[in-house]
Amino acid sequence: MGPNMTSETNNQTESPTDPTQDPGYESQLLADRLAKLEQMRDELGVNPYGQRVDGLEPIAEARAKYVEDAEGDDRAVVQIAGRVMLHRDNGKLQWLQLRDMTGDIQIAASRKDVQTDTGFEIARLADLGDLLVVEGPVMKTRTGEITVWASDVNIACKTLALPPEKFKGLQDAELRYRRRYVDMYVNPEVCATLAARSRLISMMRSFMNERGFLEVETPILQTQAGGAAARPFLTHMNALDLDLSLRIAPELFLKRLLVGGMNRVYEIGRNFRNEGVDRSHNPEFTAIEVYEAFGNYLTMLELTESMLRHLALAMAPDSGIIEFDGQPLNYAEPFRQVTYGDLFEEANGFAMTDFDRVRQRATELGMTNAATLDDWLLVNQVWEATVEEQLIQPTFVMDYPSAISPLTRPKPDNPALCDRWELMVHGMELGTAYTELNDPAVQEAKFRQQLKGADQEEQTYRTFDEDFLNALRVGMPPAGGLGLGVDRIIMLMTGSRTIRDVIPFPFMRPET
RNA sequence: GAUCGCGUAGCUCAGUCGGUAGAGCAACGGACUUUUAAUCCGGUGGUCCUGGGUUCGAGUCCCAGCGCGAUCACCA
Repeated sequence: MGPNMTSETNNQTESPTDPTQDPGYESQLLADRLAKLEQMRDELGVNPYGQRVDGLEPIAEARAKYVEDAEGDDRAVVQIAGRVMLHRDNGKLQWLQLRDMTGDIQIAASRKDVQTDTGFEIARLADLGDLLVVEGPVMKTRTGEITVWASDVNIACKTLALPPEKFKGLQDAELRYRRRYVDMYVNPEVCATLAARSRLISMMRSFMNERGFLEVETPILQTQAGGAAARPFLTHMNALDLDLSLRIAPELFLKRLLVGGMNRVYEIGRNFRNEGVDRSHNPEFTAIEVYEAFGNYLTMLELTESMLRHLALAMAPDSGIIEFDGQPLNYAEPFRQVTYGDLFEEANGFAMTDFDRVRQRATELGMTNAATLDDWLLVNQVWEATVEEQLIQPTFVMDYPSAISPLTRPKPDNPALCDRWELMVHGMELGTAYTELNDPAVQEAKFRQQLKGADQEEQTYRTFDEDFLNALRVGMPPAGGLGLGVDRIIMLMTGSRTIRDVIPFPFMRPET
């Protein structure tokens, strides 16, 4: 096609990316593709945006249908659809490589062997990134490549975009996350990870359901966001002229369900926290919270360990060992259980209750608030600096200090500690579980204490949930409660080093 | 929010001491019926992130801003 045709095509186009509005190079490339699209319509009478196709099979299954040494009618005939990854125009013989989510396969379209009038021409005009439907027998070329020798080729959708570099693909991290739909087909491991996420979450649901837990959904729009210490996102309801928050945790509603008599509940859903973004934090993240009446933090421990082992054995059936960042993590062996205090002493050489030495150690570690901070908060700061990143294999850190666990029941024999654990894997906090507080008087005192300690800014998002206290006065059974970061579990199970890789559309600043 | 690094063609990347903007792939025209990142021939393609400054001259040096990444902080 010559320049005349190109300009004609331009004049017919009224899309927002109309090349006539911007005669740059990029729109020239777009114009070339639009011209090809019109050529399909005008010269071949083919709709470049396709139609319904029945009887398609995944490319991986089509490959599996290859029969060694089969000739002629003995060859399996398949019908597949996929995106064009490579195109080698050899004149009267067109070589294409098609990809779908299950894999790649080579296509050969020979002018002599394609049975339809338009099939060969469609193959000849194919651009990288087009979606094609191909039918034909599965055979092997003389170099041993499994190939569909096309009897028919149809266009399912013409691409107007320029595909990334065909060998190195899409590398730029920003572009990969902003144009995830390109990243997904160019880098097959992206789809594989997201598919694994889907399967893993499905397994978590089955696991919980089989244990007799009911899946529930509680409000995301809340008049006050409670259940965790975090800043919420604020929004507004016009109809009622009401300021609302997006939930930071479902905890207080799930406990209300315990009060009402649903003794085993869980929720898998999104929480929203108005905080920073890094490789293990997205502002909206998926968590699973579980409440079990007449359980405690130890029943939650057993449940958590069993569930993670179940998931790991699904990913690595032989060993239950999954590598993360170069280190094999073993989920098959019983997880280590060690107290918070023992870990502190192990790392620092003295007891965490020796507050003078804690303060001294904090100063050595260069903590600028070492002189003024509350004793237990300082203990926790030193703990996080000296212990946390050493916990590589799955480890339950038991018996947290009560002072840093505001919603937890203190241990009867040692009120400074409480029935709470945190699960650490590869230095990452995977979640926490409590023996839940069900004494309304103690809960009320803890709410007040939290408000008292909060500064001006924190005051605006710390909650005093009167209705929740009413619920506790009605009476909540003793219970174990659990919260786990689902995205982080998926990271560990799929070996993804950043949370963004396990979220289909991770948060990005808007493009300027 | 803080510090450091990065930002060059659609994509992947070079660009020396401050002296005319480069390659590969893609895209475009042509040849080819067993190719494997096909090959061969021909001709294209740039807001060097944005805005200032220094200079005879800035992709390059300086300042500010934007975006991304890493580390830290907050948090899970």
